[in-house]
Amino acid sequence: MEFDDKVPIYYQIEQYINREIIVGNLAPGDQVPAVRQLALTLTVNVNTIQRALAELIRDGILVSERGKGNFVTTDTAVLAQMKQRVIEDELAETYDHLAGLGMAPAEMVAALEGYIKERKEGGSHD
Amino acid sequence: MEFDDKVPIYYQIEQYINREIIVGNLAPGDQVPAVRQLALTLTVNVNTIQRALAELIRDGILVSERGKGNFVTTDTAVLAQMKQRVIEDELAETYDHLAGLGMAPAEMVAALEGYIKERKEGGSHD
DNA sequence: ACTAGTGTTCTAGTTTGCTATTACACCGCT
DNA sequence: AGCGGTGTAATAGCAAACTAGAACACTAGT
Repeated sequence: MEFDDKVPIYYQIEQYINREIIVGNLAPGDQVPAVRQLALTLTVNVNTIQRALAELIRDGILVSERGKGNFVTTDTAVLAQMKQRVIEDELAETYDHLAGLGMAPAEMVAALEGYIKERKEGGSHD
Repeated sequence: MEFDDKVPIYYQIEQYINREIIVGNLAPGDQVPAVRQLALTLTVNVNTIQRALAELIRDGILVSERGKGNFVTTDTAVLAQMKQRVIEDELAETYDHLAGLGMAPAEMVAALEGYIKERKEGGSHD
């Protein structure tokens, strides 16, 4: 996995797990890959995995069972809330950044539409 | 100024200066506040300011004149390019994050519109 | 010359994120 | 009891980001 070296890896892993849950690659009750396995596939240290999971466990997204593994909570309310929070945070960040650039809300939407269009046509985006 | 402790301060200052230029608070040829002054107003060390400015100077956004100050370049082409890059980077980041959440382009636009609407009505957003 | 304002550089020290490695604790199966 | 899977914890070491503080270099005005 590729990491942005401007933000802590443990934080990016948190978001990664959240995404896997939201997209459905990890369903409620599913076991998360073992910490040592995650460390291998993400090519980071076990401690870093642990740190990321610790936050998710604290938030109730994951449930840890010693000797067995880490599992996605079956509390769908918590998961739904997480999903909403993740999306809203993303939109809020975009909004704030663009507003900081002096853009009006309508312009933001137009800019995003334009970007999507460009991206479809040009295709020359990384 | 408030900083996100998840990303390096010097990087956030870079973006801050870029924003000041884009919005027009800093016009081409304008002198940027003195490094010691910036350090005070942003409550950060001079070295950190220096590091942020160094990158902007390297990119040609700012021009440094020893003994006089740092100035916004008068090369409007460079500034225009910077503005475009900043905006595009922002949109690209949003796009990638939302795509990673399984969202289709049309949904992204809808989500942003929805967020803006919520924000206008509710008003209870930090 | 002096002074005040500016950018520049350097050293030392702290904190944080990450790695490597080891050890420990628990579960389930045989 | 033993073994192999799992999570958990602790130590030590490294590098990056930031701070504090001092010193240096240049410019402009007196």
